[in-house]
Amino acid sequence: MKRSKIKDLRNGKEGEVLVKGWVRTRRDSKGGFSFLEINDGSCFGNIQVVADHSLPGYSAIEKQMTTGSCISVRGKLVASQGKGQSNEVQAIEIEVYGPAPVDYPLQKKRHSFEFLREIAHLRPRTNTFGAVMRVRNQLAFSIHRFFQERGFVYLNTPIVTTSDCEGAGEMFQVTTLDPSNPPRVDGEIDYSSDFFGEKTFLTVSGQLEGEIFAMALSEIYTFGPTFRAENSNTSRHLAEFWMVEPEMAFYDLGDNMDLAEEFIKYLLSEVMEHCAEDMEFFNQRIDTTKLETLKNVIDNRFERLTYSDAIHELQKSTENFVYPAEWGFALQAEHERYLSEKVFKKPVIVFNYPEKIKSFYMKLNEGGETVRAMDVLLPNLGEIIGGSQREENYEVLLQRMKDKDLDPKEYWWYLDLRKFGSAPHSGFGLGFERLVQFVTGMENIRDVIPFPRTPKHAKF
RNA sequence: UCCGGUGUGGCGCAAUGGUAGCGCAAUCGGCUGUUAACCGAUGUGUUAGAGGUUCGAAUCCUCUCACCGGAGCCA
Repeated sequence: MKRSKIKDLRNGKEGEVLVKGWVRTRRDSKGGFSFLEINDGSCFGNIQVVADHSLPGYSAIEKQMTTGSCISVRGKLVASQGKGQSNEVQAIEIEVYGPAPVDYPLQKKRHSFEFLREIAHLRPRTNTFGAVMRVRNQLAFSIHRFFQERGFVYLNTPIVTTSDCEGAGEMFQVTTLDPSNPPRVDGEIDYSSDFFGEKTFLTVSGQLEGEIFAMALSEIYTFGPTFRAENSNTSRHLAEFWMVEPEMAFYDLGDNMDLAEEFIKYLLSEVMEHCAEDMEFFNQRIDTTKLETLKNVIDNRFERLTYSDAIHELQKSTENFVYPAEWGFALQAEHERYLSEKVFKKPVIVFNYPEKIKSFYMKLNEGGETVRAMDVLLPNLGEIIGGSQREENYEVLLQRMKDKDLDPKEYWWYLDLRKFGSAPHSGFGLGFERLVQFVTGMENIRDVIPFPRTPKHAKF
C-alpha cells in the first residue's frame, strides 16, 4: 500500500490509508485506546491516530510510542468523533520504526530557540522550525520562478575566488597547505605551491562574475552560498549565508529599484498564497502583526528618497540619535530604523549615496559627489537589499579604482568588460536569510537557516 | 571586536550572604472520545569552570568559557 502524506490526509477521502511519521504527543484513554498525533513535515498540522489497545501486538509496542518516536500506521481515515480535527485515522496495524527513549530532548512543551540551536539535529521536528523550513523552501522556489518568468538566466558563480579585495568584507582563506608548516620563500608563505597556485578565498559576492554574464545574456541571477569572515555577533549576520544577486544589462538605477520592489512583493504574495497554514502560525505565535505587515508591504509603493533627502529628514527630526545624521557619513542602524519604522512605516529605498562611502564599481553621478547606489530597508529588519547601477565607463572606473587604492591589474577582466562592448547595467544583492526572517518574524537569523555558521560556531 | 546582561534538576525560571525551591516534562497510579488533556504520588542538582573574600557564597570579588541583547561591519 502506498504511503499518504499527512498534508493530503487532512482533507482526504474516507478509506484505508498508510501514514508514517513522528509522534508529537500522545493522550491515553483508559477506555482502552490512545490518541497519537503524528507529523511528517508535509504540513504544519498533525493527524490524529486512534489506537485501540486490542490491536494485535499493541501491548508490545505501547511503551515505545512516546513523543519523538517514528511509527507507521495502516488504518481507516474516518470523520473524527471529537472536536479539533475533521478527520482521523482509526489504526488497524501499527509498526514502530524507531522508538524515542525518555531522554529524547524535545518533550511536548515549549523550548527556547537558544536551547533548540544546541540540538540542531532535532529542532527540525518542532512546529516552528518545520514552518520556517517550509516557508524558506517556498521562498527559494519563488525566487527562481520570479526570475525564470522574466527570462533571467540562472548563473552559478564560483565559490572559490582569487580576488581578495572585493570590499564586501573579511574573507575566509582556502588552502591545502599545512598550516603548521607552510612552504616559504624568503620568510613569506609560498602560495605558488598551494592547490590553485595562488592565494584563494571563499566568495563574498558573485557580483563581479555575474556582470560578465549579464554582458552576454542580458539578465542573469545567482542564488548561492556566500561567506564573510567578519566577527559579527548579531541577530542578522551569518558567516555563511545565501544571497540572490540579479545583474541586468540596460537597467538604470530606476529600473533596478523597480525590479527590487516587484521582486519582494512577488515573494511575499507567493508565501501568503502557498504557505497559508504556516503563516497563520507565525502570525499567532511569533508576531501578531505579521500578516498585516506583509499585506502592507505588498499593497503600498516603497518610499524612495535620495540619501541627501534622508539626511535632511533625519536632521529635522526631534529624535535623539546616538549619532547625529551628517551628510557624507553612513546611515546608522538607528537612522534606517527611524526612516522605515517611524517616518514612512513601510519599506524605504534610499539611493544616490555619497561616493566616498560606497564601492568603486558603483556608477558616478554627474558632479561626482554621489553614486547610483540603493539600499532597500525593511521595518524591524533593516537592510535587505543593497545594489547599484554599475560604472560602465572604462576611464571613470579605472580612476575610481586608483582613488580607492585598488590594483587595476587584479581587475583586468572586470575592466575588459568596459573596454569591449560596455553597456549600462545594474544589479543588487538580497540576503536570503534576512528575507526568511522578515517573512516569518523570527527574531534571530540563526533560527531561519538549517545549520547556522557564526563566529565560534560550525557544529553539525 | 566594543558595550550591557545572563549562566541554578531534562527544559523554563525563583531564591541577593544563613537548610537550593516552583512550574513544565519524565516515571507510577487514577479518570476521560482525548486534543497545550485532567487529578494524585514519586525521583531529579559538583548552582558554567578556576581561584579568592567570609564563621558561612547560587548570591560579593578576579579570571576563563558559553549564550543572549545592542553597536560596528554588511545581505
